[in-house]
Amino acid sequence: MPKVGMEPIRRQQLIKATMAAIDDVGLADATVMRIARQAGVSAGIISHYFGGKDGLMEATMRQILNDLRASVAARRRALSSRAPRAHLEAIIDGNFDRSQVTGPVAKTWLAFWSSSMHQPRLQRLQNVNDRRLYANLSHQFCRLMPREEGRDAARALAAMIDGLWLRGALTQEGLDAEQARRLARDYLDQLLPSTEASDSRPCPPLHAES
Amino acid sequence: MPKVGMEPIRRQQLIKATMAAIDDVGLADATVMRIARQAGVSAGIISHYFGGKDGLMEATMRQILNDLRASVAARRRALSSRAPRAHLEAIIDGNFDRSQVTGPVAKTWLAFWSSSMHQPRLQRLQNVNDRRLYANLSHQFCRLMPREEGRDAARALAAMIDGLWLRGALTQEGLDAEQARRLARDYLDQLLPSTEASDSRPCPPLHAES
DNA sequence: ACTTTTTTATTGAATGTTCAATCAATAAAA
DNA sequence: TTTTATTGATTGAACATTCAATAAAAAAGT
Repeated sequence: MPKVGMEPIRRQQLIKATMAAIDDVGLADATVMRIARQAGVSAGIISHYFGGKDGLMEATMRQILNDLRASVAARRRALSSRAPRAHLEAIIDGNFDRSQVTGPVAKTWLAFWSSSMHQPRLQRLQNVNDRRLYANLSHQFCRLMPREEGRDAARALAAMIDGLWLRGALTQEGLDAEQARRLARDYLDQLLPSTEASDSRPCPPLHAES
Repeated sequence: MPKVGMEPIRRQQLIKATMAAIDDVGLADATVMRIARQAGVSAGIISHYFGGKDGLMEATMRQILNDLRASVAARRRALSSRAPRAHLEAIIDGNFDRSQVTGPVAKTWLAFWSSSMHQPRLQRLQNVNDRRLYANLSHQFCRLMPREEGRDAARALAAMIDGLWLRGALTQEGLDAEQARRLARDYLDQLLPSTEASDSRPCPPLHAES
């Protein structure tokens, strides 16, 4: 079977199989043999392409976080408005994007969050992602309110987004993306001064940077 | 050394040691030998008192959830007001109680949350706790607003509380309980109709049950 | 008061299992 | 014929659990 150029195909297969295995039996029981069987290949291939189990886990987490980042970035790029509210809504929607919310991804995300507390390489990835979410939110909020108030708003909205993920990952039915998005948007409505229009028409840019 | 009545003492020692071990090296590397060494006893004693590692893990999770429940219940019992806002504040404060927020407890809580997705006995404990938090919040909110609105408020506040825990568990410095409580209370202020006094003086009982 | 017996608590080496990683062998494609 | 891709049996380490042995304390007997 060996054709040339299998590496990217196998890597993708194995990353996907890793998420499926973690979704099925949890990180603790996601052995290399189970992952390999899920992907339809032999166990040895994992060390060949990822240098070992750790490498595969890191690659899997990296993919989830990259997908999340891309999902948010795409929605922000598509905005016709520079209004802070529009950006904040794009960040919320990106975080509850379809591709991010399927059962396997949500459970894998939580499993990695938990184990990143004691694995330096995973912790680094997690921190980069956390700080980006907070920084993005904080920057937009601070355009609309005093700095300290904006930071608190960012902390609170970040907590709510992660909390909705967390609670969604626990339920068997998986996260209700529609409901989560609605709850986060309602919260945003409460946070923002009501002086701004909330529909989707392009708004004139604001420059209220404190 | 053997005196009579060691069982409750050893059980407590081992549960505490389990949290310390999970705090140190994570659930995956919290072996029975490490936990036993941390507690200053031998490995065999764990099977003797808990029937095995699983039994110890379940007992540890049960203790964390019981402490949390007791912390909320105590604050609600101490209330002189029957006002929904007072109860909601008590629930928030109880969730960010000192005893719940120390590093070992927060990390252990998250580790169990993650592994409860695939261990039926832990999942049961988790569900009981989740439903209680939601039911308590929902009941109080529904006294102040229409039913569907109250349920959404409960879902959102529950997500924020868990999200603040989640983010607090990740940081090395541990959860900033003061800040978390403040953010959750600010959110509560935004959710509640401003017709009600927000200070701590006893308020006349409300009967706005929808 | 003092010995003996019974009960309770604890140890730690031995056991068997599970797992990740390795690598020589194999086979398809180039 | 050489290169690239893959296999799967083997190896060694780590682990939870077990259990016979030990020892302190308590109880019973003298």
